[in-house]
Amino acid sequence: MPLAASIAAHPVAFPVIAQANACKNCSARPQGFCAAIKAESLSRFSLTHTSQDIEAGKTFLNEGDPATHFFTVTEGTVKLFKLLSDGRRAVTGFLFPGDLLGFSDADKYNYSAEAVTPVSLCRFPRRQLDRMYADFPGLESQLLKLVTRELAAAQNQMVLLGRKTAHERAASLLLSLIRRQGRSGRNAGWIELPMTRTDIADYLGLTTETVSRVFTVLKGSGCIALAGGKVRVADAEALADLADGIGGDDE
Amino acid sequence: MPLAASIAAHPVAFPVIAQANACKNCSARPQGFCAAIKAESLSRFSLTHTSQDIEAGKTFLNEGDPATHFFTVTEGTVKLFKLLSDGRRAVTGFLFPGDLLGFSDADKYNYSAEAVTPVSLCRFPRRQLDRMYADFPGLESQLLKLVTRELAAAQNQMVLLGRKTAHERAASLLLSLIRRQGRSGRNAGWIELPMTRTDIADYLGLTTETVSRVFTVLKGSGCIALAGGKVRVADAEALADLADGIGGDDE
DNA sequence: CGCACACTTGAGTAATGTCAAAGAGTGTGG
DNA sequence: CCACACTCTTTGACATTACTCAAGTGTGCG
Repeated sequence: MPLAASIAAHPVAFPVIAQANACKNCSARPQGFCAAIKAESLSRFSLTHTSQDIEAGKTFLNEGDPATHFFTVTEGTVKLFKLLSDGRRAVTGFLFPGDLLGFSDADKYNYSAEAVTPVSLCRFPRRQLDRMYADFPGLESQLLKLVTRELAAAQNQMVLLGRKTAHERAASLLLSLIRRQGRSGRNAGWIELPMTRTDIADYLGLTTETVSRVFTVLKGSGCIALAGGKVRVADAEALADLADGIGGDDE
Repeated sequence: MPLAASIAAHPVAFPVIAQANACKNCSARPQGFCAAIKAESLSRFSLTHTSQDIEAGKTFLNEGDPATHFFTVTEGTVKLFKLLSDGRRAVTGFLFPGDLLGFSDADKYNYSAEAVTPVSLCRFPRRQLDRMYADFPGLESQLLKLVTRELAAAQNQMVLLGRKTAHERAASLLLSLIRRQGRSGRNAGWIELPMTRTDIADYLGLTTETVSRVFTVLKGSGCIALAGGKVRVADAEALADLADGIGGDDE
């Protein structure tokens, strides 16, 4: 349960205090860049940001807009995307709790971001970044680590998009989702697949029809099972063989 | 002229002094992460690394090897690539003087690197990184900036690979090369194209044949001229229209 | 209950890949 | 200096993967 959401739902007399407890109980903290913050600094750190809830389907960050803030995801799934002028879309990543978002070198955002599910975010003003580095030792290093890791993931995705077949792409995505949701420890085998076929297609450089057909084949060969918004990977071995070098993940 | 090369060619009595001057005269310094080093710290900074010359065609860094060092390119062109188990190759980037190379979050390199032309590098031991952060303020920030910029470039490349046509991909690459070599101020209009069609194909997610055909078309329509290892962009306007949202560059 | 919307499935097409061969550029040794 | 060998590039003919267009089938929500 996102603490941020409960705060938003129950305004309190002393919001600063409420915020001061927010980080301490945040389930996403161990993953993200907040992991760099020592326990005794947590309440102080809580004051550096505000939390924010986004409803599913809402685009809350637009490519090209001034990059005034950056975010961490504390709850839900986010997709990042870029558009070509004729409307073609590329999804550059799916984000889950703990992931960083909107951190840019330039003064504009490099991508747009949309909530796939209801999402909770922590929102940091970029202007305070230098001060945060000074106030919280290890924060800049953690940021560097996360961005470097993201870059490595992006390079894996380039291999996927440039050289893998449709089947390999799908297998890679599924394995990547397992690995990432697995570390958050969900119920056995079944993992969430909150994004639409269109989102997946835009992420894998395919069409929805092709994604659907590939999933049907994987289902038929017993590699995976699909039900509702979930997938179960029945034969991870076979899937890994298909994916070659494991998934094009992000983060 | 790479100073590193001249040092290698002329061993001196006091190599430390020779190194101490190396950075001061380095033409790549303004671009790369060495740009963070103040003039008065330069000779001290020179001692943190060694220089190294690589002959064309040599793979000097292998994906999966222990990431003991990282590098900056001071002269020449490098390609980064990743392989699938059956030999399919994806080139994830071309590097030029000033670019960073081999910086990894994990303890292994994320890609292989090969010298496209004769290359000169500066080689930094990764173990000293924390000490370097302490000794040279601003270095970590510069690193973060560069990696963030690379990530943005990687995301552009994902759009290219996932959603652009062969013609658009080629146009994007050419524009990106212009922009990057332009800032180094070469002779008017003509830019170096040191990589082979195969390298380009592996970078654009195409085959050599397709790259060749696309170049022929672009030549025929008057957009570009090809001669020897060089290209001249005659109609940057038309090329930019084709590329949509400008190039899938790195860095 | 019925309208959206997402997903699946089918039939035909198009962009790009594959296979093959010829042309162009470059370096080597006679 | 030329002939040969090698690699890179271009071009052609054909094959194939994935896309496009088009129904049709769920599935959730008002």
